Order: sequence, then C-alpha cells, then structure tokens
Amino acid sequence: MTSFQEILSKKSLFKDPSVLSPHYVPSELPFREAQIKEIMEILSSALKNQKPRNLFIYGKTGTGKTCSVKHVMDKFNNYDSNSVMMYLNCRIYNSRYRVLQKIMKQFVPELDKSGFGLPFFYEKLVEELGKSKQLIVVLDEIDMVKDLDELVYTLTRANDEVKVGGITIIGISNKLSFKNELDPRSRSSLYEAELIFPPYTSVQLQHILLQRIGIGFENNCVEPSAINLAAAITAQECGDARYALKLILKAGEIAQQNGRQQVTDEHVELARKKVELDLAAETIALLPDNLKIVLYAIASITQNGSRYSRLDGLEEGFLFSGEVYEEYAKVSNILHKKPRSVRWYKEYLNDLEMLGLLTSTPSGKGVRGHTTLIKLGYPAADIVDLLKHSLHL
DNA sequence: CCTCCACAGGAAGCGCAGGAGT
DNA sequence: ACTCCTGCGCTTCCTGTGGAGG
Repeated sequence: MTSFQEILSKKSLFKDPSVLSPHYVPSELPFREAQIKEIMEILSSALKNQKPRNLFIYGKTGTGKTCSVKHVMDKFNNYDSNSVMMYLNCRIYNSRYRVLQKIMKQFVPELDKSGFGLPFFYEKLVEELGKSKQLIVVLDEIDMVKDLDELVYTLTRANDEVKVGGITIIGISNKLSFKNELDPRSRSSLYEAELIFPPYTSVQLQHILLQRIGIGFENNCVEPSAINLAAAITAQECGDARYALKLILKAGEIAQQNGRQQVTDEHVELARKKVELDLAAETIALLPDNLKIVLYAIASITQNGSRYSRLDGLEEGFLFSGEVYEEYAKVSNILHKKPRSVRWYKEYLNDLEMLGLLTSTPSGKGVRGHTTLIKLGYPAADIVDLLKHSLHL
C-alpha cells in the first residue's frame, strides 16, 4: 500500500525543475556571444537615430534564435532612447493585416478590434514614425505570414515616406527554402543583413546541459555519462537544445519514479521515447478543433484498421485521403459540429503535415486511380488517447 | 483511345464581425 | 439607423492530372 508518507520521504532529485523548461531564459547564452554581438551592432545605429539594416536570422529549431533576439531586446529597451523594439510571433500574427494591427496597438490601444482598414493602420504608422522614432519589429517564424511580400512592401514604403524615423524588420525563420519563395524585391530588402545560427554540437550541448543541471538538479544526481548520452542523442537527431533539456528532465522524472538517486544512461534511453510524444502533445494541444478532429480521424482509422488500404495490399499505416475525410465527417457529427468541405479539409491536411504530425505521399501506381496516402507521424494509440480527452469523446 | 476515378489546388465569392461615414 | 468597407474562414465551382479499366 502506498502512502503519502512514503512518497514524500523519497528524496527529490530536483532543486528547481523549471530551469529545464523551454520557457526558462538563462542569463547567459553559451556559444551565442558572437551572434548576439552582431545583432547588437546592427541595431546600435537605431540608438543614433539612423535606420538599421533589416536583418534575417536563419537557424533550425532550438538553436537559440528567439532566445538571443529576446536577450538583445531586453538590453535594447532598457537603453534610454526614442526607439522601441517589439517581438511578435507570426504563427499568431500571420497576415499583413494582423501584423500591422499588432504593431499599432502599441501606440493606439483601442485598435484591438477589427474593422479598421489597412490604409488606416498605415497612416497611423507613418504618423508615429514621424515623431523621429526608430521601430524595430521582430517577426518570429516569419515564413508563416501568408502575404509577406505585401507586408515587406508596405513597411519599406512607410520608410520612404518618413524623413526622420524608420521601421526595421528582424525576420526569424527555420525554413531555408522559404528564401526562394519570396518576391526578389522583398527578398533584397529583407536580407540586408543575414545571420545564421548553426545547430549546437554534441560538446556544446554538454556544456548547456551542465549549466542547467547545476541549477535545476541537486548535486551529483546526474551521471556524467548520462549527460554525454543525452547530448550525443540530441546532436544526432537535430541539435535542438530544447530537446536535450527535455530529455534530461524526463530522464530525471523516470529516475525519481523508480526511486533512484542518480540519473543513468538507461533513464535517458527510456526518456527518449517519451520526449518525442511530449513535443507532439504540445503542438496538438494548441491546434484548433477541426485540426484535432482530422488528426483524431487518422489516428483512429490507423488503430482500428483501414477498410481499404489493407485489401489493396498497401504498406501498413497508410490511409487514403478519402476515407480519412469520411471518418472526419463522422466524428464531426458525433461532436455535433458541421464538417468542413473537402477543399478546406485538404488545407487542414497541409497544416498537419507542415507541423510534422503526419506525412503524405501521392499514391502513384496503385489501385483506385489517384489518391494521397496519409501516414501518422506518431503511434496511433497515443494520439487517440491524447485527443479523446481534449475533444471530450 | 476514351472515359472515369480520386484527387490537387486556383478563383470567385459569401457571410460575418465590426469599424467609418452619413 | 443605414449603408459601405475590410479581413478572414470558408464554400462552391472549376480546371488539371495520372493511372485504371473498358
């Protein structure tokens, strides 16, 4: 019989687990001094009231892009000047309209609601910059902006119109290919300066882990070889620092549940499987309902077996786009929601694929003509479980 | 060869929310 | 109070595509 006494008497391995969370911003960013310095140098001209060059930052997820920029932003905004630096994530502000609205909300608070036209925002912006202001706008995940060409054009035009102030864009993206999709004109204005954040190497990850473990864990609770293993796994997978931190956090939790005093290689290996799913769960939780339903439909067919793909001798786990839509419509009805049209469902599929939750391939040679084959990116049972709760099924 | 299937994805346009101007 | 405007999510309609099957 378990008692609270028993649980509480177990010595905790953690001093402060929040240090391991991805939201924790460390005061020191190891291996990013050079990048931070370069950003600061570019932005410094704003403090002399000259418009800095636009900056584009590229690097894979978890290479410290956002962290570094926010770090600089703190320093910038604490420096007494007529300039303002602001951060927005384009996953939320994903159109020219929304970005402009968000920017202007800083200066005119009642602009929260919709209904104002773009020209109105533009006028306000020019007016505001006219007060000899230097405005720095950080656009994180800039590739999410649907009409980026227009946005860049609008902003550069605003720059031309004012004599004194100016607006500078710092774009952040982890999509390399996106550069080629841009209109050449907006490309050249967006890429006035470019900065690349390389993935962390195994050795660098070891340092980062050591730094955080020192604050987050009790002393000597993590075996050095476990740290090395976590760093090596991460470097091989992606070089994403957040992944490494999550890995060591989960390993710690597993060790603790098993009543161990130390985190070992074995715990890191066990954590590895959990972390992948955990990261997926985070993205899934933020999904709009319809995307969740589509994903649920895919997972549930995968779990219960496909009526068609099996008899067509298809590789396990691949589904037809058509049968997924049928299932999606069915589940929608159960939830008393009107299913969206096929056309829009296809957009949903694209979104889900973009987020890495599924993969799809055109069927090519196969039975029943032409279709898209869909495969879930994670174990179906786990996804079903996850979504059953969040959809109240 | 033609036609049908099962899709992809562009174009137009609709309803809604929430302004502005009158 | 009314009309008109805008952005956005979405539907409707359409054309295109490559293999299957007659």
